[in-house]
Amino acid sequence: MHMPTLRQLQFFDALARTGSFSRAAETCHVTQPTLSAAIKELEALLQVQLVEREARGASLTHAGEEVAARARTVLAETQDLVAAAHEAGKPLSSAFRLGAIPTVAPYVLPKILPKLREAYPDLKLYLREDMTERLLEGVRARELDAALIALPWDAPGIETEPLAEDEFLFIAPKSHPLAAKNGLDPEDLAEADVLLLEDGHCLRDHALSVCSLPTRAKSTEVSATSLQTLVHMVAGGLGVSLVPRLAADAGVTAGTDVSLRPFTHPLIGRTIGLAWRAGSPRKGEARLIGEVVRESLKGGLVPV
Amino acid sequence: MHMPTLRQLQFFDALARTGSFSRAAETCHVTQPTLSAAIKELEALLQVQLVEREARGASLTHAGEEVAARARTVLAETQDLVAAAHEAGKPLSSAFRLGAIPTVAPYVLPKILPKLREAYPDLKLYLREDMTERLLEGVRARELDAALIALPWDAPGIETEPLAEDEFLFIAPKSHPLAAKNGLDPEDLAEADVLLLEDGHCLRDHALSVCSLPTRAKSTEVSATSLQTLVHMVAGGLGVSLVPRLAADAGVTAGTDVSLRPFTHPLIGRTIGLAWRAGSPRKGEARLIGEVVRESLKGGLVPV
DNA sequence: ATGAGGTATAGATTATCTCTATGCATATGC
DNA sequence: GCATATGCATAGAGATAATCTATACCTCAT
Repeated sequence: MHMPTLRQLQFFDALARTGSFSRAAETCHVTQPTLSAAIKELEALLQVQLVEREARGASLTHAGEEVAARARTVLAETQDLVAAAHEAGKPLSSAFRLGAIPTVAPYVLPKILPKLREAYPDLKLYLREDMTERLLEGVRARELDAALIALPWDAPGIETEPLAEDEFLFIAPKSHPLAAKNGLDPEDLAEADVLLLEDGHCLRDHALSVCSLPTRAKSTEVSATSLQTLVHMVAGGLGVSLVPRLAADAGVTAGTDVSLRPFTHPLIGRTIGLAWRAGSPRKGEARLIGEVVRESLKGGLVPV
Repeated sequence: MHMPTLRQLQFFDALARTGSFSRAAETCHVTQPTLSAAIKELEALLQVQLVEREARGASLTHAGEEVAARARTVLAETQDLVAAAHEAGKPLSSAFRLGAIPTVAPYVLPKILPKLREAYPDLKLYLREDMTERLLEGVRARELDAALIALPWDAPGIETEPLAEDEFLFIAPKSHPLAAKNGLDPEDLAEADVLLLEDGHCLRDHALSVCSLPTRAKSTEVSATSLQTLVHMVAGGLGVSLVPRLAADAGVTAGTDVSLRPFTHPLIGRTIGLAWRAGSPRKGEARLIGEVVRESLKGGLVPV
């Protein structure tokens, strides 16, 4: 059976995206006649007209749309093949794009980067800090190879692996009544002024669920943009809050005069985990990175 | 990003299947050095060793297995792309492989073939008669583009469309008591000697469910290999049976001296439908064929 | 040892891909 | 209304890469 060339499909994909022979040729780094000829040949091979040549550029026919969509998946899967081969050959020896949520990134990345550098000297790690939803969008869109997030997080087409339990600690001004109370319980928070992170941070939702309150009930007026800010606000006497042990151990309260105390029991907190696209060719490499993270967090956090 | 060639993937797929450079070269209709060079280049591109060159042929490395699997899906989807383009351009203008179950094929195909020939003169229709399960296996394996079966039939990865309701008629020797009974009801069959088709025919299961009896309870000693045989057995006085209207209208009882009567109510029967692989590029063409079948059956059967 | 089966290498040939240069059609500006 | 700009097609030359034949090399079996 006669088959098109991947090159032809690449050209046609570019043509479909740009809607112009010349611009498509540019993005493919070939001249316009080259691309024109290739498309013509593709049409001859498929025995269908794929594009309408118009005065100003080109538009796809119905068949063209169909072929363009299929071409995209073929190209994507070929890239996956290359990535998978590379992973199988020598894992973590090229570019890897890792995302992390803001309440994890500053406290985990400094720990793992040296270890990764040592274990995988050829690894070029690109980092992106963003909130869970946007990270997972990136993962799905193949812009990220994996993401450090808080589990559980249900998302179709995403696979996850838990790495460590991250306990929530209570934080309050030294003068606050709860700072001295014996046997600290989550229910004690019901009465207090609980400060939260901005909307979109999953830690905000976790904190709210700990307080057993609806999402918008608490302190909507003030919310912090980062854990560091949150600590400063607590230190300034604006209220109390929760801080994950991960951040506390990393010294997020250093230099401030706040009381930091664990809850008695049960252990309340979140699960730090790694997420990747289901069927990703770099799943194995993601797990390797997860292993390094797990190892790095072993000191303070409870591994899973 | 650098990509392999589809040709290279084809070569590698052949190598993976045959386990030999020379035999792979043969199946690809190139010489062995050509294929060897292509594989070498592919390995260089992916920066992984894909095959272990052994004294007697070659075996895949772990990376090779991974790449081979992915190469197969890429190649399959590229073929789908070609088929889809072809369908979009001029539907039913090349080879189409249609399956049909034995209790449908002889009565439907003669009706639709002339119509198809007229409507789609370029169509080259390849036919295969087999039982449902094997047909659907073929559909899944891309050996068949569609299959005429009796619905409902649950199968993962298969999509179906109902075409017509095919009522069951009662058939008995003229002398049989039930041949003259007023108001024929399925329950009347409980007392009778019901003849069935061989195991594997879905019509056998349908008939049994009409009789409201467990699969093996009835006449296990004798079973017919075809509807024609079944009719002859009934004519010979071996028992009674059910015949779909489709076959009756086509004259399956012609030349035999049997009584053929409808049941009073409710209408009992089966649904004739078309099945194709989910995501098949030829889904549209399958539907076109389904339309012809529906049209052809309009006379006697109840269209859906 | 020697031959058979199977893969790698070398060099020549051929096919193809890509480029530059140019022509043609259609819309835009003066 | 004519000139001009934009965008695609075509032609021919040159560079590249694919494929072939011929042959060397290796391993196993007899």
